[in-house]
Amino acid sequence: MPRKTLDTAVIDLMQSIGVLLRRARAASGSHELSLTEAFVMGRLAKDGPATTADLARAEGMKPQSMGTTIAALEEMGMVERKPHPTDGRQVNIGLTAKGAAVRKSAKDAKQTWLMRAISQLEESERETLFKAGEIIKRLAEK
Amino acid sequence: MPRKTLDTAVIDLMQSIGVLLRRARAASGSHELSLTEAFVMGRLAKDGPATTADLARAEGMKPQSMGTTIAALEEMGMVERKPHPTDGRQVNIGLTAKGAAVRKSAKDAKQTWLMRAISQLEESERETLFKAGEIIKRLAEK
DNA sequence: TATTGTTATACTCTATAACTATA
DNA sequence: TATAGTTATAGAGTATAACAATA
Repeated sequence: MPRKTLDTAVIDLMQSIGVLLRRARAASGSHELSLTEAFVMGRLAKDGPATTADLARAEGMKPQSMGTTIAALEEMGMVERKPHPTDGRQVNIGLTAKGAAVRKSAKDAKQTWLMRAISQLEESERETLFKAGEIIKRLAEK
Repeated sequence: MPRKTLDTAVIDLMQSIGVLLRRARAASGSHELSLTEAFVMGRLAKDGPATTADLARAEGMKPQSMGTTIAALEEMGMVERKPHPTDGRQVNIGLTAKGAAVRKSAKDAKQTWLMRAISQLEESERETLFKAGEIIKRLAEK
């Protein structure tokens, strides 16, 4: 396959992703989690408590913006803040029981919408997306 | 590969994409095109003039939102509106000479940022992204 | 009655700037 | 002096609602 075609294809990929993200957002009602909120909860569930700065770095956001996200999740009762045992500046963010339950029950409409779409794919297509995810992750981290 | 792992992987993909989009946006200065604007110009360059409604449907947006995008591009001198020859309601959106030139010269910083990132990939990785693009496009169109 | 488009308004997400507190 | 966090403000992008014009 010629290189130029592939370059254009990746631009097309970004455009398709834009459409997909808009659809996913539209599918989630106002009472649901945003993509960033879902990410934060997923990370907390997987790796345990983290600081605002940690989460911001992981998601490529400014700490102030992540602070806003955390505040929204806290107001929903999904996460709680606990002071760091030794460093008085830091605050550990952790999932509440409710947050863990919501995370487990997969009530996130956005994930449900995605899961529904994904369930229609063939195994080989999922694997392609899996590989693409690793590539994009590497790109995003640079 | 187990199915559960792949499902999780696709969620990870979406998260990585979120980070990538934020980086791409941050890389483009305020004088540059947004992703949606770049998409619109790409489509106009490829398929010729289109109506606001056409473009909105293609991008999964509301016509009013696309109207705002078109207005921004028009103010930049990238596109121009021409009345439809027979249907008085419709307005054809087409690239101006300036718009076509900007499109050709690849001065879009976002594309440049992406191109720089993409250029570091191996050929097989580009091909994976190409395939993923087709899969995601299909998902987004459903 | 349905479709195209515009204008006005509001909401979501993230950024920048300025500040406090702790190391 | 550097790091963690908060609060206030602003901007981009898109949505909803209400409207006018045309089919």
